[in-house]
Amino acid sequence: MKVNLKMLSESLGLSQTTVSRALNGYSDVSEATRQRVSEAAKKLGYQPNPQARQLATGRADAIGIVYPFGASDIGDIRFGEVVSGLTERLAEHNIDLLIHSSRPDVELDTYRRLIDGRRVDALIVARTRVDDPRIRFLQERNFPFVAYGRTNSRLPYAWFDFDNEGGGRMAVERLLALGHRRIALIHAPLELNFAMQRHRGFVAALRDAGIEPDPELILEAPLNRIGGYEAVGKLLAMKKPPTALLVDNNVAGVGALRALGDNGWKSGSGLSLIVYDGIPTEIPLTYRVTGVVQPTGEQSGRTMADLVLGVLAGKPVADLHMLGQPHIGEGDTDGPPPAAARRPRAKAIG
Amino acid sequence: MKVNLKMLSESLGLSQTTVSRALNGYSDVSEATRQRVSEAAKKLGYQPNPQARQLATGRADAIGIVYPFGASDIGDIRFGEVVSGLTERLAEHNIDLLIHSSRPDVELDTYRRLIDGRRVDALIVARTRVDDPRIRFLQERNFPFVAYGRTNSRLPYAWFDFDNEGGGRMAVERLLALGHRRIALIHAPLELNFAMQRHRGFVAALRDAGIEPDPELILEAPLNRIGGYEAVGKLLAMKKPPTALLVDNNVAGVGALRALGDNGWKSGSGLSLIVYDGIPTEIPLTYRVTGVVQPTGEQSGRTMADLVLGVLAGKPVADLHMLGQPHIGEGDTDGPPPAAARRPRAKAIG
DNA sequence: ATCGTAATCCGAAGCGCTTTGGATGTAAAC
DNA sequence: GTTTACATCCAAAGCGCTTCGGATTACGAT
Repeated sequence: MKVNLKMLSESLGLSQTTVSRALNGYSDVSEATRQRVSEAAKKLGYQPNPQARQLATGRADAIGIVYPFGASDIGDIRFGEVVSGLTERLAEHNIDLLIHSSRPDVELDTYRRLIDGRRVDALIVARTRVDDPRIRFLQERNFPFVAYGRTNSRLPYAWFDFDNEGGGRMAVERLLALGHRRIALIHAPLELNFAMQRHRGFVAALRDAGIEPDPELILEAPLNRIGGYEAVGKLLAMKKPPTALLVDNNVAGVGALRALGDNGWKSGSGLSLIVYDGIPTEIPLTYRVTGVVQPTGEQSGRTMADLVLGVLAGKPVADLHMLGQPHIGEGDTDGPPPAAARRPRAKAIG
Repeated sequence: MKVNLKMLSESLGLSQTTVSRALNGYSDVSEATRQRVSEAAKKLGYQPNPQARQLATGRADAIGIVYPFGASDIGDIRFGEVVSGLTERLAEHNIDLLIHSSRPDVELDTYRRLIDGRRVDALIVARTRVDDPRIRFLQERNFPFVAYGRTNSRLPYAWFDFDNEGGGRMAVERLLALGHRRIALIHAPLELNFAMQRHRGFVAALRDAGIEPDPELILEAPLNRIGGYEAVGKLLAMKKPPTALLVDNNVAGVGALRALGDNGWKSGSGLSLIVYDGIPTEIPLTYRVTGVVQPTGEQSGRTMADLVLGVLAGKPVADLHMLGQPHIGEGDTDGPPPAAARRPRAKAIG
């Protein structure tokens, strides 16, 4: 038989009010009583009924995340990790994580249902776009949220993002230092937040080095393997192909790798390759792909949880920002351009 | 201003009772009234307060899934897909999905909290083990759940699983048909449900063909890349190595692939390789690995949702079983043994 | 007319918690 | 001795919904 507040308070000879306040740490209950109460609660195995509490307080003690439906590209590998980090931190505050998935065309309906249905106290917006209707929607409704990735909104909001521009720069600077001058970029559609930023970093780094980016070497490719595969085909077919290539995401990166392989490319020779986000270490290659790597999903999840808690605590969203710093993940696929001396590279294991 | 039942009913000149019953499809309200009510509800944007409803009904309208904390192996790739399928189907029934992650050592505490806290109506137990304390725990408490993978429990319970034994057989039978006789198996620890079953299928298929399995060719390897890598090392070091190899999971499979590569192995020559679950197509190889493939995560998710709904509807759990059938995913890494004629194979693209 | 039945509708009592607005007692302050 | 100020505690009113147990009406059956 489930024990409730009433039973607990009767067994103690106290009022529900006092027991409730004792359990919730109010100051108008004596230390002695508090002790008695919490001992009795533990002994009887009292667990407050969350629905009742939520009804009374108006909170949901849950936050939601709507995940793009059927997104099955490689980015999802991180999803489980992010969820781990999120729930771990949120659980400490007794907050649940509700997951919904939704096809993009009914996404806003899903948001509406969650908000109007008061099922969650806040939302996490994943996979933001440069101009994101979800952000606008939530801002209009004045509903608390944290964006996983920035957008072009000028209104303040809480976000977690990676320094994509810095990452783009970083990759280019490394290639420049190796002696490359003809560096190509394969990027996802620029309406995607990360693609835009990485593109910006790429261009800026070149300009800073006094090199005007060659439009021919900057190719947009759909965010899938085929995209990367075909873009590499175009690059290799050029009269004067690039000596280095940055692919701005690992989905297209995988396709790019395959295209390179099909064209007899070997790691450490010819074209240098850097793939943003790297190719997951789970992938079996006898070499490692040089990449721009970011904090793990779990770290990101925990950070996002902190941001959400901040939003719920009513902190000004303009202050709730977090920027993850990427760094270069050493690999075997970059080196000096073919003309220059070839730097010997060890074969990777594991 | 949020509109509630009271406001809605007053605006209609009806009682809350009637409005509530109209909205919930009871038969003791006339069709005409039902119409009026639902129109008014839509017009006023009425959304029932889930917490209040849950308090009144005693349901939580949510099911939970506890995910092993920090599990970052390749199996997670499917996690997002399963969640997609689950939430899609559950949303049709207005049921939320709560996700928690938990370290294995406090796993049962997490379960306890979810159950005692009445936060969920049912649970999904992921990654079952052959002897799974979570299953026992839930059975003792008589709490509704669906297991994702069978265990050795003799009490009835609802489960979703793949025909791992059949899959194991399938792989072996294919290799036998190609002419192999010395077939090796690298398997995960047998306390894991799937490993046990696949192992059983492997052995059975050999015996059915009149071949007594050679214990030397059956290696247990930890469920990680290193495990696969090292196991292959052992096999190749044998005086008389096998001509074919089945790896029972793609995590070790990835390590195995790398070990083979490091030893100068090429797809389509020498040792034949089949990896259970296949190597994800995202992985960039210029060949495809032959695999035993299973239904997608989304399909699995939807199926599990149906099982959960069945459990919640009170159907006898002994009838709530679903067995997903695997099949061979054609690839380039298997062929006749070296002694026999080598079958030519096309190079894979994309 | 009276009764039985079916079709509709509703009052009121919860569900288990939080919180407002005191009540009570006690000790320090005047 | 009377105030004042705390420190503790509590009764009761919700929070917004569901549902039990009738009430009411209409109508063909008796």
